[in-house]
Amino acid sequence: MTERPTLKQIGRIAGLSHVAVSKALRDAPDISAATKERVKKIADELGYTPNLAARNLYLRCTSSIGMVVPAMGENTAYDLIFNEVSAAAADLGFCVMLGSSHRSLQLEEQHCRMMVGNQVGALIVASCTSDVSHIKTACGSTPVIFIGGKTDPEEPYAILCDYHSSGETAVAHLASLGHRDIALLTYGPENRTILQKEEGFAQAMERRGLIPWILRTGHASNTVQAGMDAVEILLADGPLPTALWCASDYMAVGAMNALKLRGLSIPGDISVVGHDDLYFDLCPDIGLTTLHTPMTEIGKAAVALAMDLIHSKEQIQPRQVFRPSLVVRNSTGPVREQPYG
Amino acid sequence: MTERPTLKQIGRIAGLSHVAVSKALRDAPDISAATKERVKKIADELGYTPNLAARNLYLRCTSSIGMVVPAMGENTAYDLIFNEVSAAAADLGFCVMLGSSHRSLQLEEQHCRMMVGNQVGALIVASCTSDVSHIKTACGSTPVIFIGGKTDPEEPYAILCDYHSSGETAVAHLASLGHRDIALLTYGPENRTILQKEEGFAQAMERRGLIPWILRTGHASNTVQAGMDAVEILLADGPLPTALWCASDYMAVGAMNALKLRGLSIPGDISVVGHDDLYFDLCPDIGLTTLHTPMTEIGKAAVALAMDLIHSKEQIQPRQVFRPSLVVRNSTGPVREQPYG
DNA sequence: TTGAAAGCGGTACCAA
DNA sequence: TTGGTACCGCTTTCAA
Repeated sequence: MTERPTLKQIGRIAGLSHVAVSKALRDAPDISAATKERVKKIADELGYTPNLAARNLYLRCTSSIGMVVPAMGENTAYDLIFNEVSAAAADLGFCVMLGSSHRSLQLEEQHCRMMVGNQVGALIVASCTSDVSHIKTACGSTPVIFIGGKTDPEEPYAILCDYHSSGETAVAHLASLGHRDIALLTYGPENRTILQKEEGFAQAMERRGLIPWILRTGHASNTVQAGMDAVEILLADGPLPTALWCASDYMAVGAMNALKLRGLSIPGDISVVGHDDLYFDLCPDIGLTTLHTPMTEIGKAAVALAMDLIHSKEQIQPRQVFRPSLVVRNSTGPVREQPYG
Repeated sequence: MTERPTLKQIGRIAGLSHVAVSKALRDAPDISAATKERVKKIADELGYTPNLAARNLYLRCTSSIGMVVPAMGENTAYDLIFNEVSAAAADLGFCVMLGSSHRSLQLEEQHCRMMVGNQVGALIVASCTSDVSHIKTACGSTPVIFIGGKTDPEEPYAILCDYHSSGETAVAHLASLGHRDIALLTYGPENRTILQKEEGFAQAMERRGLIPWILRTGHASNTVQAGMDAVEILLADGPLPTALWCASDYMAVGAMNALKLRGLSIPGDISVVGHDDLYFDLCPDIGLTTLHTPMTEIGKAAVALAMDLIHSKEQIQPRQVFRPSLVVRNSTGPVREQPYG
């Protein structure tokens, strides 16, 4: 590492002790204005920055938090959450250490260990599994806030999303447009997020006396292809529903692609609702009606909770749950009189 | 911050000095095997992790690097680069501090300052401007490696991408398919990346005796909409070219959308080449032929350079330039005999 | 108004 | 084989 100026060096130049310099730079009341000015000028010229590692060591505090995610980008939305986390943390003078686990338990654990070693005050972790015992071991007494779809809602600290409510919201919107034949397209294998959506959907349908229609593709992940395949299966199976709710925007884009290739118009022939509100800018000619996941709020809440834990506040809200909200665009409309079949 | 076990605490339990404990945990040759085992067991039970801040302070070394980008996601591709940086750094036992500047010079500078204060050994910065004096001031003697489209190629340390070569590659591919009327669709305002693509394109065309045809939309950024608008302008202007090279995959997707809405087929009626190779999975029914930007290599190279700088190697390769490579998919084909008009 | 001493958690050096 | 001492850069306390 390259050498950086220290208090002692400034003191040597100013003819003062490093203590006096420290005080001067922090505007202590017991240093003369003249000295302060002189010291600050020298510090400026040398480009002095305090060594926070040393300060934190003495003060037994920290100025960084950690965040570990399966991957940035790649349809995960953690990039968007991170942007918020970064902003909120910077606002409080905190740096964020970030690690991509590449969906490996070992890397996940290694990142946690390294960050704890590097004195992060708290960790925000989106694990790639539900069993997070390896993470807890790695973090020891450093508090961990869990986010992401695999999170056990019973975790002591967690920022969650209520995908159960998404089902009710989506069905309510479509039902208000007169739809009764509504299918939910999801992907597998099952996980907490998908199950919540399916359950919320089924309950919302049944509450209205409608028959829940759920099609889960074998696709392991959230892709456009999964949406296209789901529609192909639907078409092969018989009469189409009049509306689709897709478990993700990616699937919705794929479903719309497939429907349009068959000459169906959206929302004229069939309505489509997505989930996440991530990528609607990719289909500006469509304008996907979708459920907006509040990434901004999630990021902010995670940082706020981290700060409460770091400062060991008395009143801590250890878990927070956000609900996706409906964003109506142009992919949903009134039910067509004569359904396709 | 919560309390974490220290060498001294372990020593108290083991009836040893903290010095002996330190040695035992690091397998020093002058500690008896029995003592080592005993100490390690206690450390394990307490969940001891060394305080790297303290170690680094004494050893005058570091175990983290910094990275500052305009934003994660949002079509920037920095998410993909970060994934590589994270992996390469973790491999060497380094943490990565990441900051989103949200395209603000002030935040950019603040992140650099905070990271330098937190003792990162080097910084990888994708600035949102070409004038990076504020960053250099903030970083002082900490080395900065610049990446991203705004980077001045004369920067002492930089990982660059040769977009000039992209023009030659794109034109060579299209010319080999018989295309002579080729238009480049770019967006503005002009920046180094765009200028390089335009220049490379123009030279490649002229070298083949073809007339360069460049359409730069007023759009400020890289969006699907920019591609759609560009095609509209083209259509309004008169006969279409037989092939399009788009400055980004997003624009290419937009251009293809607009062309298909007009009933044109790709590549039957018109060939389209993109740039970046980011999002082709969004159009699985098309398969965009594009120029692959080697994000993986860029991330790895940036970390490698950071390490060389941290360890002040004698032999340093201060600048590295990568060339995008052609990925042929299904959006390009032989020129159509009778061009549209 | 200034500075000497102590200590944060760790490691190197040298004496016991 | 073990531990005392000093020191990394910083801040707090207390004495000058």
